[in-house]
Amino acid sequence: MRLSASFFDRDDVVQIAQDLLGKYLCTQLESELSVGRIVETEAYRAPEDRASHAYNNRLTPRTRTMFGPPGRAYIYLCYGIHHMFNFVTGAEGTAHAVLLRGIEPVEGLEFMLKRRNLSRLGPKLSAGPGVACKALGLSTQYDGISLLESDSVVWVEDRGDIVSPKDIVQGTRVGVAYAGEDAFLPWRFSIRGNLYVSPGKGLAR
DNA sequence: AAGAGGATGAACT
DNA sequence: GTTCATCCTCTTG
Repeated sequence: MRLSASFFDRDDVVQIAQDLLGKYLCTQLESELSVGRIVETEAYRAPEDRASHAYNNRLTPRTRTMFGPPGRAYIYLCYGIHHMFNFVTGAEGTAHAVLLRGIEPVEGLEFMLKRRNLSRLGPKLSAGPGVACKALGLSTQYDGISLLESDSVVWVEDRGDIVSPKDIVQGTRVGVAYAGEDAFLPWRFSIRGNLYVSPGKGLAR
């Protein structure tokens, strides 16, 4: 079943990042259904989190989506090349978000492989925020799209997977060295041992 | 108006 | 391990 507003409309974005593990992110774009099991996430908590684009409630054209209602996609361009997908969470006005960092391909493998220009399955397909986004066909053109409507072309499903806390690896977020002390917050989560967890290393103390 | 830098990934050596 | 592609966003002036 599809996740509804109540799942995203919670203040504890760090908990939501964990709860998203084992859920299924689905896209139906140009009649091509693609489904990936979420295996890696990171939480970004505005306004206090210096790693967040919305640190100190910085409201700009780019970050606007994060201040909107929960259950939408915040998608931005990174390094001029890579599109990054986030789940907007928390009440409208709070700019919390969860970054998607890795999916295990489940359905529509042929579409994902085609989008990535690959012929075989493996981590290169969708382990990493940029490549996971690309595999699912997502880009900044979908920034702000709702995941909650019955006719949404991007949505999240709970297929009954139970991810035990002991199977969740917790670590520091990747690529946020600019965030000072907040770079050490243990807000990266992944499913232990999964092939589609990105190799990126967070900072160690 | 200009410049710096980024929630990365791929292709190198 | 290193380099660099590539462009948008934000800050500063």
